[in-house]
Amino acid sequence: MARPRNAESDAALLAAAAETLLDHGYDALVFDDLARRVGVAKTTVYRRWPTKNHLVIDVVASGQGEVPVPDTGDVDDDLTSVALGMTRAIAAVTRRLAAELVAAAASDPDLAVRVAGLWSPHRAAAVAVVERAAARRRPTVDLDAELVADQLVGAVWWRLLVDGDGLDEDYARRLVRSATGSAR
Amino acid sequence: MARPRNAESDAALLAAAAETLLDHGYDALVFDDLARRVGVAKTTVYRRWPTKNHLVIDVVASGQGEVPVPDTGDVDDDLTSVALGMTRAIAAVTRRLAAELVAAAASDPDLAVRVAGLWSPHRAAAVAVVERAAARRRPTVDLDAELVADQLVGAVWWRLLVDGDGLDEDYARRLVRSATGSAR
Amino acid sequence: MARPRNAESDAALLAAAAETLLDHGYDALVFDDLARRVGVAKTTVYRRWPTKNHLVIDVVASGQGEVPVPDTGDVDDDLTSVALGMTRAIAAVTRRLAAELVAAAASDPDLAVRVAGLWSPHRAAAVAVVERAAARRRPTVDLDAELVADQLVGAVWWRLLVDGDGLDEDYARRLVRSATGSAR
Amino acid sequence: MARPRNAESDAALLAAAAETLLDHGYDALVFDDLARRVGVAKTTVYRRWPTKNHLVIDVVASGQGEVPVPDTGDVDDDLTSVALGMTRAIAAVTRRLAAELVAAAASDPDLAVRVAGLWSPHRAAAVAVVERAAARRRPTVDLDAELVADQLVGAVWWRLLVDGDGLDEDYARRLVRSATGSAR
DNA sequence: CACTAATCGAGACGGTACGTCCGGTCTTGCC
DNA sequence: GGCAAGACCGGACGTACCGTCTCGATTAGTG
Repeated sequence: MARPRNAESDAALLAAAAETLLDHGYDALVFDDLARRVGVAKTTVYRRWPTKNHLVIDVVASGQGEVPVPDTGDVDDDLTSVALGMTRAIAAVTRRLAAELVAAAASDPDLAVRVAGLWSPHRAAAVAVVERAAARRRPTVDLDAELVADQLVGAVWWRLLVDGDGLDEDYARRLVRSATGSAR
Repeated sequence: MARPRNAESDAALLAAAAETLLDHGYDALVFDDLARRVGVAKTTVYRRWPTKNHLVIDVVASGQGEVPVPDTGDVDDDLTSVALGMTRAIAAVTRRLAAELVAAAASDPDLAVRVAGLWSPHRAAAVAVVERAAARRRPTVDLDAELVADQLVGAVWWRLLVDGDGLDEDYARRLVRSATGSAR
Repeated sequence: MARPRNAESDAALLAAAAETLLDHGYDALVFDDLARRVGVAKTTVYRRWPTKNHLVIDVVASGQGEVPVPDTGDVDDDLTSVALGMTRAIAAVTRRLAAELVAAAASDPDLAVRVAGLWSPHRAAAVAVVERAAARRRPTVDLDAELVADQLVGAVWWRLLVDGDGLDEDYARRLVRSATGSAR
Repeated sequence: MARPRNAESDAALLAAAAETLLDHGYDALVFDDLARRVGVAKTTVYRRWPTKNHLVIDVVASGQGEVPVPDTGDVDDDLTSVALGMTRAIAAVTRRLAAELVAAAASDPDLAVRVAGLWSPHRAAAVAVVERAAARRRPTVDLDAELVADQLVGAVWWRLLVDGDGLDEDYARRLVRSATGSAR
């Protein structure tokens, strides 16, 4: 009955927003500029995303693929994969942006849910890996999957965002060995 | 040789900023208001802190005490203390503010240093605890202190800021046990 | 096609500006106050007049009526009218403001045009009076209208703004007699 | 008894102020910059000139020589000299600055006196020329010196500052002839 | 030779206007 | 109803100037 929204605008806006966001950060994304650059009215943007944060989330989410649950048969290898996957995911989004999202989430419950949905899959993958291992080997390995997952993703997050130290494959592997107790 | 800055203004501004910041959050802190409330010219505020973030950091830093390195003789107890201490430190500053600081740090190297100085002491305490234990018991426990510390503070940070789940004493204890391998 | 500017705001702003300007002078006209008084956002004011001077010019121009070309049949009487009319026009705008406009014009060609348009009509009236007289009486009076006009308006301007001495009807009359040579 | 002021500072400040003033105008003259450029404390400047306007006046005055009263024996020639001298005096100071001074004078009586002292000598010279002529030729020429002077300097001022048209020797001569009635 | 009083450099300070920037809402007229 | 265009509100931001002030360090001349 009514005129449908222009789907091309959606795509173009997302693309343009992504570019600005990743290259120049949260503050550099300005609805007014965005609209002008895409050749669209500001109202058209606001009709789709009621708030800057909503747009940002969409951008970020659309850039994140599924988080796979690796299964090589070796728990340590799988967890290392998860850690490195998360590292890549953050890198894809920029250290700055990842932090900005968490900050924004802290004052907007609506956003919090969506931001959590962005990073929790990585933790979920870690949990899945550990639980699957536990399920396979009858003799329980006695690892609390939730705790191990927290330690893993927490350490990754910390090094990337709080400390600022990087995180390479070697560190990831050692981290996993320490967390699972394989080292002992 | 020149007229010295008014130290009272420093204190009054910091105090007023702290109050606003913790009670009403980052956005509520407005230089203009702050100056008026303290009875000082806006320029006087800008002379001390070129940016809101600089002021916020100062406020936060001045509100953080030393991070103690507990020593009960029991590594797990000590690490649990560290975790809970960090939790309190973040709470004292507000979840939102802690996240905002990390975000701001991501785009300002100058700030990054100061923000790191805010949280790294907790990690350092964890490292110290583990290393001390290793030094005492000759039969090496074979724990990589750095890794354990990362897992610990990382998990705390994650639960408080990324996940948004809380963190109580019970969780902290279980986390430590998992990280040090005491569970096994 | 887009939302039109609110014409009422234009009028209200001009009126309020005029009041402030004439009662309290150039410096007292502050965009922020003006906006607040009219109940309009500051941006709305800046959208209309990019600069204080632009606004002032508009105010002044809107307060200046047509400059009539008097025609009593007597050249001296007519010129005296022109001189007194100009005096009133300056008084209506304040000595200070008139001078400030000329000063501002000296560094902004855009403004210069508009300021010139404010005062030149008086000179034009003088020119018209003299030329009309010349056209009527065949026996040429041999007065250069342009020169006479310059002398007239120049003298008026000088006494009002540079010297600061006033200018009454008697002086105006004597001035005209001297300029037209009626005295001789 | 007390330490005397440094005379070199006076000179250096005046020179530097003059340069800025003539090249970039009234607003470009900033005490803070001036002091830094000359290598002097701001207080040193304020000790000499309590206000920006006071300094400006000094600069302008120091750049103006005596206004001579020409005496070639021919009134018209002499008056033309006066007009051209005034033109040069204004040019030496910049059209903008001359206007700005008059504007500033309009809101500061103290300044008004000094600004008047800047330009009135030209008018005085014109008066002197005419009166001297009247005194010489017994058969009174019947010119009101004051009026003639007003017409002359007024016209010059008008063309230079209000109209913006220039003023060359030819115009000056014609102006004088018209004002003295020599044309008739 | 000490004392006194003004000068000087440096820069903090109060006060205030400026013009800009953004987020988000609203209005108008066309499709 | 979607859309382009852009006006509008509200409010923070950081900068700029003016003129005053407070330090501590120099200078003269005076007693």
